[in-house]
Amino acid sequence: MSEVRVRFAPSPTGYLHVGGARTALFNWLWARHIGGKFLLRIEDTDQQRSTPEAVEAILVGMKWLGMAPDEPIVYQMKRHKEHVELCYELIERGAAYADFSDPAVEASKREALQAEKKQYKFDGSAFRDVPKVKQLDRMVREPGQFAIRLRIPEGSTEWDDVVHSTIKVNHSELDDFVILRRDGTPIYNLAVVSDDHFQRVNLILRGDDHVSNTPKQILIYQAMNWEVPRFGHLPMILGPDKVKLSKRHGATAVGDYGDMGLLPEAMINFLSLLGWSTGDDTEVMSQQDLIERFSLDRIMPKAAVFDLQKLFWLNGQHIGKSEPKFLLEKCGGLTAFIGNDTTVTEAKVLAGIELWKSRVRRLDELVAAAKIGWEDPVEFDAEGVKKQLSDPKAYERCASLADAFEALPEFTHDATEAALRQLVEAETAATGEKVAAGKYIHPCRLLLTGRTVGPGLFDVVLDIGREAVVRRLRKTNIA
RNA sequence: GGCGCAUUCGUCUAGUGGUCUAGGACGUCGGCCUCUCACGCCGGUAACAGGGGUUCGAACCCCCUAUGCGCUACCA
Repeated sequence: MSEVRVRFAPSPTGYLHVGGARTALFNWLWARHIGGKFLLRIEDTDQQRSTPEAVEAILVGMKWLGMAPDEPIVYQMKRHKEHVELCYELIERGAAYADFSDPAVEASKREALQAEKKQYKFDGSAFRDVPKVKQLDRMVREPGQFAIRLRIPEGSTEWDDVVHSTIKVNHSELDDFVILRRDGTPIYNLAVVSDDHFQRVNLILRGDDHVSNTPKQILIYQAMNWEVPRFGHLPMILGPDKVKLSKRHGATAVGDYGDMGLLPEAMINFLSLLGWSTGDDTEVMSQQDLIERFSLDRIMPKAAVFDLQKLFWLNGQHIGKSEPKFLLEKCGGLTAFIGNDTTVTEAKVLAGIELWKSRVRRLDELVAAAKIGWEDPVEFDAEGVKKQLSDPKAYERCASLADAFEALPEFTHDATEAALRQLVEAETAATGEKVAAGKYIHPCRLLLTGRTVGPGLFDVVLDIGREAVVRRLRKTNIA
């Protein structure tokens, strides 16, 4: 079997959305898995809606996800000439014909029929069987007065869909559809076939919405005697309300998820699980795992709902498993953490990341948390303040803790903990009442971090360092 | 309307005639761990769209119905 060549062919009318990204991903994963080629084609023939900005947005989105095409990008618009030539070749072969009927008349016929819920089919009997030379002759005499239509033969077309099973369509359901408009521009179904053949694509994985285009395209391949590629139609991605995912569901551009603190690794992992599974219980997978395990025969034909909760859970899993250095980079590098403060070392930042990475689900949370290591908190959890610091004694305890820490010969995890426990015992002895360690620990954490939750206190203490710890603990009023 | 596609816990899914009193994951609930939270661990909750067949036996095969979606353009 020859090399597998797959492609992603978005039309640049907006950013790279989640559905498109999933389609691209499945193509890319398969190419990587099987050792084939992943191609990219920009279908920019719709001049009204296509923009260079959108092309850029798609490229940026794909780069973020880590998918790069293996060959130069093909821009469909640049192949306009070939598309037109293909239409004429089709006439040459008797597989297409020139239609001189009035499009306005046809349109009104169609609308009338549709109004009564009846099926409209173009009747090409007046042009279908005109001898080729006569057609060509009239085309020359009446330029701009005709469209070219594909002649649909009798019978039916079927293909063995990679995702579904065999799909069969009777040609009686099909029109002699237009492949070249009166204005000389080719129609989508024609351009796609021309380009896919040009790029030697032999497996087309695309959205479900193209199922009904497939027989038309196969007919063109066959008319040209070209090898028909394999097709696989991926199900849609839905919003929580089970309607096709769209802008009103919130973020649908992959870039939005980067802004939301998502690791591209997590996004890829999550997208891969929408309509595909390993078959065992493996869910958290690296890019490399996915490439190794991806398979066509395990793609599901059923539409899947995009579940943000699971996406963020997966993100947390990936963050927790990642090396601090990797996370540092993914968060936007050192400046994302320290800004212009050059007194903070990279080692310090990495330590902060290590300390917090298992308890965040988003990168922006990680950045904010790690900063606690070198920035005094300015905001304090309101609930926590109410609970832990309403008792004036809490401040006293923290101050005595500061004194004790300051006096410590060695500022270590165990030494600081011992010092705290000692104070607890001392207070217990002095008052005759059992004092819980939490009476020290909780206010202390709050003063140090501004938060009520976080890593073990003495790990935090060590991360912040003696000088800052003492300073923060001596705050007497944070309200 | 026609044609096509789909239908297992709230969600993602495993399941290809007996191993299914239907498994896993997210969520949720309870518990353990613990200075808190997270991680981790243990446990609970919750599904084969409906109806007919075929078969000794059906989530799995066939038919019908329902529901949802897509297409039905000289859009892509």
